[in-house]
Amino acid sequence: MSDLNDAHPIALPEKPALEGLESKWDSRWEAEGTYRFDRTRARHEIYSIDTPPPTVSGSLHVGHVFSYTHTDVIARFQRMRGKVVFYPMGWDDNGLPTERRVQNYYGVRCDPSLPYVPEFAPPDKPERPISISRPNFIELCNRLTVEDEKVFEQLWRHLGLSVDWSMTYATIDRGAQRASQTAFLRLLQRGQAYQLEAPTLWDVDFRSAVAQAELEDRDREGAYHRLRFARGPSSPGFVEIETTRPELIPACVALVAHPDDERYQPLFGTEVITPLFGVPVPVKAHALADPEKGSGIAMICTFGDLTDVTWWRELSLPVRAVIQPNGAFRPVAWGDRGWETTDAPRAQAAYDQLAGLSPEKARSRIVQLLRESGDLIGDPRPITHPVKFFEKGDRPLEIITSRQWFIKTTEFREAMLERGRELKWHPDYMRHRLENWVNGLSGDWCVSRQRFFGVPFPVWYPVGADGVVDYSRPLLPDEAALPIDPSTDVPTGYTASQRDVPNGFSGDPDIMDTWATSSLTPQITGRWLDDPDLFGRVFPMDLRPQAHDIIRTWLFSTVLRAHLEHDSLPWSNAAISGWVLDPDRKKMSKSKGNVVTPMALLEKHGSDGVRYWAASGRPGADTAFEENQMKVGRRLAMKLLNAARFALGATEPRGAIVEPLDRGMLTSLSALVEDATRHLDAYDYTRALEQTERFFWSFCDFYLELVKSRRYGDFGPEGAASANSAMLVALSTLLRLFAPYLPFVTEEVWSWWRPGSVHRSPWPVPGEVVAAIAGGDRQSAVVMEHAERALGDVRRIKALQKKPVKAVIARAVLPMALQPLMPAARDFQAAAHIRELAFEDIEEIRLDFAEESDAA
RNA sequence: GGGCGCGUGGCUCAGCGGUAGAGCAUCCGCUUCACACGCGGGGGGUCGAUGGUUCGAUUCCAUCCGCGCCCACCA
Repeated sequence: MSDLNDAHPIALPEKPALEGLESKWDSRWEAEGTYRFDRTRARHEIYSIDTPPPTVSGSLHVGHVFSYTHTDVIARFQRMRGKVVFYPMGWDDNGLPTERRVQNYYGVRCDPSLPYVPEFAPPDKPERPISISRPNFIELCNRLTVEDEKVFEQLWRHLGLSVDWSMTYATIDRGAQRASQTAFLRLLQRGQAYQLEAPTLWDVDFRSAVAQAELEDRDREGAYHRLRFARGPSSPGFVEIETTRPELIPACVALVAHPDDERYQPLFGTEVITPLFGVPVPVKAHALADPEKGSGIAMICTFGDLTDVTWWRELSLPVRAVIQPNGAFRPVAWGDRGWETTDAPRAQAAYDQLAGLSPEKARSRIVQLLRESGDLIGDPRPITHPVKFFEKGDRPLEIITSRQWFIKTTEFREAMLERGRELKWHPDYMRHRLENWVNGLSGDWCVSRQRFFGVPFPVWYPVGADGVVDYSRPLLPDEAALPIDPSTDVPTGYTASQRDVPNGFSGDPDIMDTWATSSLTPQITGRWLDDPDLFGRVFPMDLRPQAHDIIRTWLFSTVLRAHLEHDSLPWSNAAISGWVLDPDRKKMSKSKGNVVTPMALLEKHGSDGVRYWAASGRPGADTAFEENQMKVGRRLAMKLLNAARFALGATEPRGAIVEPLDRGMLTSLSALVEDATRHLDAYDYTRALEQTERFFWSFCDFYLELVKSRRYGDFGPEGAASANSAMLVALSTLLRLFAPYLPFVTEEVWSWWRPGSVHRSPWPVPGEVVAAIAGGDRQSAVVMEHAERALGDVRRIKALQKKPVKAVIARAVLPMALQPLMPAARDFQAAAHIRELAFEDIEEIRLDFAEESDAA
């Protein structure tokens, strides 16, 4: 491997320092192409990484630095093991956050119905937002994100990510759009994507459908309202139900109770009358109704929650929708030409007070009406209950019937579970998150969004002579034409003038869910369609690094897409990183105002120091933000500089490694190499670092101190030669073991005496470390162990007696148990400043101090 | 309600069947020829609780308590 007997010039700095190493080495690495990917290599020589693209419209925070460092450690390790590492960087600029930022920054709004304007330039300061076409809007998004991406790249470089910066991608770029649209068309051809008009979870502020994966529950104040429904004419009296959403009474289509509930069995098959609106609705039986909840009988509305949707579907009930896409109650006409009721004027009068209101306002209004009519029994009972929200939204989700695109998921449940078992998880227990999610899937994946900045669906529809759009016969482009934007491009056989007119065509107005694109990152980075040769060399990839909170979204959807498109896993390993927790054990996030600027941290502690802290967070473990750990990392880096300066201060003479301490040190170093390699292979970078670090400190505190005197030539040239030769092997090995964690300081030291980059040198193997001592020397390892223990004992006694470290001991008597150190007695006596050494059958060490302290 | 993870010295964390470890903090000492961005040393814990298995448990099993996260059809 590295031949340390080469004559090489050694250039030691007078006073080594960490300052400035980041920019020095970043530019050197860039100039020398240190991390350049070599695409001529075969698949088995390549280690490919499906890098998560950070959202560029936000800012990088400590959590990014943390998890990206983990990936970089793995990447550097694999590179040194001889793999060509495919390590691109992506930017997630697709989606809502960018859309909002561009709207504010340029003062524009997107209107997909407008035609593209070439050479469009946004006005300097528009008085009001101007409307522009979707392609123009996307151009502006691209323009702005380019600026954001520069800032990101600068930070990543400063942190020392060994990314090949000639390979970057963006989730809205042409390649991403082409991959997304092509994959979508193929899903469609295979019958794995479909379009459906159905009740869908809907955010009333974004005015878009959202997917199950984007939901979160939030606890909200609410109240149970006990209401009475009049029984039909045949059996006078009332039925009482409880609801948290009384405003949906006009949307009520039935009552439901459990089939075994004897209280309500007599009512099944009969009709009751809704309060205020006088609508006769049937009483139904369904097993989902819980006799324990409320009064045991519930009202079914279209639609108050997902259970309503189930009941509505399974009981074949009609639709009475009252909430519009913007969340307001829509106008409804009761009576002869409108909705069914027994009392049209009364129903209309009641409803008129709700029309146009938000659900929240409608609720308080209807409670008043119910009180007045006497249909509210008692006072509402306040409760706190979980309510579904879009994770980025501010108001509770509604369920709106609309036409949406879906990708089939539920019929692949078993396949997904099997893929989850096939995937190697780090840590393994994260697999449960995926299983949990897959088992809880309640419907197919809704992938269409009624937004603008995203990948459009590559679909048009014919418009009939009557002007009605025929969704059942979509017009599809050729794959070769992709990507297209149906809001400006024209389907084959039509002209632009036929857009949205009878006998013409109409473009699908929607864009894809951001995860519908992100789920193809392996295909996008591997240039699936544009460069099949490259794709074959990197896919399926080796590693997906990501955080645990997006297992249900990013990880799940990527596995699904690869399964459907390639019948394989997208990667063989998933390394799940935890979060960075602030001192209050909460996730660090911008909204909590506790985020520290990453660049400031890197400058304060040095990138190596910060990386050291990051690497102390085990895979999957949430980790405390600890500046102390960064200081420790920085200290370690300093120690490396100084230890190296010592080792390289005098490298001659050199020769056979014959001294027991030198042989013992190398023997345990080779064991360390074996352990560290095993742990890194298993993605346990933390343990590998811990062990390397422990060895290194002991190496400095004991080994270097013990051999110092001999190394300076006090016992002749052979002894010095043995020490020098051993130290060079140790330094070379330790630098390489630390290189994935502390890329800057290790490269700096490497440059003092070795050619090339430490990051391109081969990872050490146990055999090379002990090559010069015939494969290891256990006996000498025992000698070293006893010498270290004895030196520790002497130090303790000196410290307790408050003697200087250099205090000379005229005679030392050691317990017989330490006698195995004898082969290294010379080194030991020199390090401990002992003139005469003896062993007796005693428990405690005995020291007779000499008068002078500097006679050594 | 289900699942997962975690509870070890003041703090951050290792250990995981054989009478407790590290770093930081704290205290004491040292201008030692690689390093004062340093070196050496001391003190400090009945390993969340209770049972069980075992010759022996912080380590295995069960139950419970606390913290966190994920998931759930939440009228």
